[in-house]
Amino acid sequence: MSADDPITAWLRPPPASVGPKPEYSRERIAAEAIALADAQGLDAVSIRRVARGVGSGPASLYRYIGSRGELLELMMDAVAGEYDLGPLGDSPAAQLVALALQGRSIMRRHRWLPPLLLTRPSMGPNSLAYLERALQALDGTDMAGADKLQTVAMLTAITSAFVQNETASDTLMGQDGVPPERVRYLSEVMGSGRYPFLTAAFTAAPNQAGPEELLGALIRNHLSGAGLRE
Amino acid sequence: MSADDPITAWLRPPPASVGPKPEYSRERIAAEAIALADAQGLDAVSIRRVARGVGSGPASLYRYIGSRGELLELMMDAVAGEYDLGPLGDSPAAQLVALALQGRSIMRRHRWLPPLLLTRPSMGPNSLAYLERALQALDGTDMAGADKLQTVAMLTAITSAFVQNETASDTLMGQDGVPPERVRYLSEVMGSGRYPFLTAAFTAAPNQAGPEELLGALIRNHLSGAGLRE
DNA sequence: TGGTAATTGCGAACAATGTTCGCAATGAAA
DNA sequence: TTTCATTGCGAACATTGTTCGCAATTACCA
Repeated sequence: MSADDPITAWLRPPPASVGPKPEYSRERIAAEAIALADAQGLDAVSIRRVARGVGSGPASLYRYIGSRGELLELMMDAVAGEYDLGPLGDSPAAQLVALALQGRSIMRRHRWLPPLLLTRPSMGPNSLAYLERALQALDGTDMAGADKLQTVAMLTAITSAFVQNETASDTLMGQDGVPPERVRYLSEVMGSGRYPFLTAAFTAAPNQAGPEELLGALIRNHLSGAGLRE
Repeated sequence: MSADDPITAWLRPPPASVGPKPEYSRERIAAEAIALADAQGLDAVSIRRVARGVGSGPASLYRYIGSRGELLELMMDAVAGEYDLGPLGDSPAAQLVALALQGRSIMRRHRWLPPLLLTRPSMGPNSLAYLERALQALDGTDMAGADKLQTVAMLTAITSAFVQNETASDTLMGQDGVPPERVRYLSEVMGSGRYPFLTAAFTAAPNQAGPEELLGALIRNHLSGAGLRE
């Protein structure tokens, strides 16, 4: 019953044959929600605002979705369709790295995506296609089935967390030159002398490598530990 | 200004010297919020319910916290205090694995924690102590400062994601014997024949190793890729 | 052709949320 | 004793997700 469970969005009955033709569509609604989230963040995705965007009344949306959570599922799956799942490279590791890099740019296009991916499963058709493709990359390796699933899950988790850190430090310094309270707090913490290792780590030279190389190295590290090299 | 930013909770002015003595405390409020979340999930942590729990009016809480987001920060930092940061082992890797295993049991005690950790930074005193301890474990290695931070961040991200998967599959089959819609959907997907690799991975024998061994292996994998062995 | 029944769009309403405002009561400092 | 920052909080506001009931629509069937 609980309509906020993941998955319920993909179990809707086939389009009815009697009654008035639907004026809107799940695709249209999801697109509007995505546009809203891209521009103003996830919190801007309220039923009423989405409805205004598609030109309907708020209650009408519930003919297409069962709950707000279901709408978020639709959004996730829609952007999962932005993957290019064609040939990706030779070794399994190279293929998975390529997928992760694609994931990074999708997540940077849609900054609301990492928190969602880290928080709820995505099981729509596009997400399943991505998952299938990633598992295909692991075909032929001697990894056990359960480990493959684990590995792919960690792949997206690592990528999401990485992008989240990345965009967080992009925003660390406010867009105006004024340092926000976060910076004030951090320097107070580091000045206290109570956290020498933290202070040292923060004071050290920032990483030279670009973000793509960094993420690639992270993924390769993870995979090499699991027995995969390129 | 935005009072929902992380960190603002730790920049409050020192206790005033004039005026009536506070009847409540941030600790008391956080404890009540944690009890609520442990019992009924994060959504149960509403200002009004917490206030009822501590025996105050809803508006009174705003003398202690700036926003609901700040309350969540207090909760996160309070449970970060459950770490035992004493001697943990010899090699850096062994120490970090020990920390991750502690993290796992904390997260299992507080199922609302992983989504929060994956979503917002935690920078209170207890969280900083944990971070400092993890960085200390990496002292002496030839890892660059920025990489150390990255590594520790990934450590908690991996642990959180792992626990989230773990408790999700615990709950996969509903507590009653009736398979929920999720299961129906999954078998429909696998029966469709459109996802052979996915089906194979799911059909394969589940992992033999216990969750602690599994998480330990994940962490060791990650670290060994970064140049650390035990 | 006319009627039946399912389905759509949606105005109105409900319960719950986070948060702000203003005021009476408190109590340390002057 | 006066001052005044600070506390607790009732009341209110805006906004949220969601449900209900009804009129309009349209395919199917007698």
